[in-house]
Amino acid sequence: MNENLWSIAVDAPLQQALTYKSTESVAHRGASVTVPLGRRKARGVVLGPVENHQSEFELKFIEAVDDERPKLPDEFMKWLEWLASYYLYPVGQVFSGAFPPLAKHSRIKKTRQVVPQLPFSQPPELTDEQKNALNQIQQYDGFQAHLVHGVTGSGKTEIYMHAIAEALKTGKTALVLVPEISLTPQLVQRFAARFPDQVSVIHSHLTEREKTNQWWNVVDQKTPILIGARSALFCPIENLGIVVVDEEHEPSFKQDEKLKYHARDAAIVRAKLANCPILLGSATPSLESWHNAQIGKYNLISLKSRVANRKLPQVVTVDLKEKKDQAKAEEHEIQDRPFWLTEELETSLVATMKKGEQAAVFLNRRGVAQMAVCKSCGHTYECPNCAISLTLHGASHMVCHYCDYSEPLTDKCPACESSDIETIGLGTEQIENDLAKMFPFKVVARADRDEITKRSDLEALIEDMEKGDIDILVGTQMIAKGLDFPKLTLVGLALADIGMNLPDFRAAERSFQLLTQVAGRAGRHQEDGGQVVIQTFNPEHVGLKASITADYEGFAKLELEERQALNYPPFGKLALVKLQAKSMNKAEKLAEIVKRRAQQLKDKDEKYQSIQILGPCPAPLVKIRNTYRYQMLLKAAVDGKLHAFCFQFLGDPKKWAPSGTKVQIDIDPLSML
DNA sequence: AGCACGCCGACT
DNA sequence: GTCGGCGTGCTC
Repeated sequence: MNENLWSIAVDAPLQQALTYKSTESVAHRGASVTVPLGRRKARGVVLGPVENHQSEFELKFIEAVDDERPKLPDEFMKWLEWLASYYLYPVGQVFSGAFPPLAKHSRIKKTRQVVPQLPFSQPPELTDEQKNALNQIQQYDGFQAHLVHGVTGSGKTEIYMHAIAEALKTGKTALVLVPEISLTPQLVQRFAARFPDQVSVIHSHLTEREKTNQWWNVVDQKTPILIGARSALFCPIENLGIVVVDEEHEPSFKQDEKLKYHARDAAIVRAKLANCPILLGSATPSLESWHNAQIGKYNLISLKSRVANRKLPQVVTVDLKEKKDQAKAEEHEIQDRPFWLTEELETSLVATMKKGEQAAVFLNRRGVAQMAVCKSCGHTYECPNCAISLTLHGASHMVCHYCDYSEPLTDKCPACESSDIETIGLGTEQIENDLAKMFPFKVVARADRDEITKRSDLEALIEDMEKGDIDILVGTQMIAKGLDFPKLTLVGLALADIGMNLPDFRAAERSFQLLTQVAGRAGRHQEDGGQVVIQTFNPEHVGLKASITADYEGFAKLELEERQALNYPPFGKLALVKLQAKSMNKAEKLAEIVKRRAQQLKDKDEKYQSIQILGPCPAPLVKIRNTYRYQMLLKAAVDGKLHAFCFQFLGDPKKWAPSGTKVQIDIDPLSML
């Protein structure tokens, strides 16, 4: 009897692949199989043959080879294997992400059209800059990353489409990644009209059936182009000829749960394995990508001019500190203006409304008020599950923004029964209410996570804005991304400070990107450009100042110097060890164990000398959903063996972490909060 | 992730 | 008595 042994990535949270026997020679690398696991069956993918296996386990037989699932291409499997080892995530669970949620439908049923069928639309004449960009891309052979740096409206999408057309000409396929929020029908339509019947789309708002059908469209090679959010990377598209990552700086490309991968970084590895070019596009590149372009690792393509000579908006900052002092000095008694609104923004709003144009006011915080406080005893309304104050929504609805717990805001303080309860802080809901009162004959709409939950909500809002049915749009930053409204001429930022001073080394970069993006919304199609009014307590903030003068390079230079001095990315590598337990006590104990393990490994091995172990200390939000969180940050130079250290230090947490605790690792964390 | 085992509370 | 809640442990 000829028994072969196979290494199989089984869909279970196991650090390693498992070994199974097979008598027949039907098993092969890339094949999907069903195997017995414990007292049940599990699915898995064959990684390859095992030469000599020794363990205490009695090996079991592969139960069946699953012919329904296509054999995964070798190059794609290498990418999945890289993901599992780089992000230290169970290999079987990485592999299970490479398949659609449902079985393939043999009978074709009528479903909603995911990609519209449109007649071919002729591409516009390219500008010299665009032609030059395409020439540059074509000068390289095989893998090469290109950073396409261009302001909004500089015609990046046109470059993508031409580069894709070139790849298609040679019989290759294309993968386009965009942030979920900018994957709007408009964007899909643009591609569908340029490449009729050649586009599939995958994103998280499709139904399971739609996702499955789109996945098979790609795998069966019915369409050579796949556009999608980060999860589209997991579609085993073959014969890849080009990868595009639009808005490459977007933090949403990093998945912050389960497999904590960065879609941009993973896409670069995908392109490398496919030996094809990758275009990274942004008006405000991440400092990582910018640095890579500076040191010549990426080819930098700069687009300086705006298409059709669209002008940059005129930007005004209003110093709220001065305003506050002034108000005090003059002892303003009654103001009919809401407390958050300055004279400058009010004047602009009135003028814009008079002209019949559209305005938008952004604030990066939902709700009516940030918190409620009893003025007599100081009692605050806190979430019982999370160590955080509740936010007021509507007239009396107190909500937790982390776990959605809610309770009514009572007339009397629950602690001292005083009725002197004050609400503090500002949210989008308050702005909406105030503006609706100020402009009773105008339509004020709000766009934040409370209002926009479904994809259809966003689409309806976009349509209303385009038709001009909305006069003033109030929203959080979700609406500032990737949207383009022709009649929007005024953008106000109620309080630019939120986020500027977060205890995160990327705070300045984030602020710069957000402010640039928000400002870019105004007057994109107007002859005379639009107007932007930024209200802030911090007019000197580097990110803010640089965004006003649109000085990306100046900002990047300053910020990179700072990063280098502190050994932060892109000059250093980071890994965040996340610890969880159901009581503070257990979390503290776990933190001690973890600290000791890390320290011991560092002391033991010379090559880990330069690794810095910071913490562990309680996470900025210690308690969320009734779990207590600690974290430990590991920092090293780029070649400081951080990855090997993490792998060794972590081992199999199940073997050493006390029961009832959880240890996770986030390689290249984007947020420390 | 599943799925079983096992140890406690509340119920026909 | 035993039904079922979910904490704990294991899977080639």
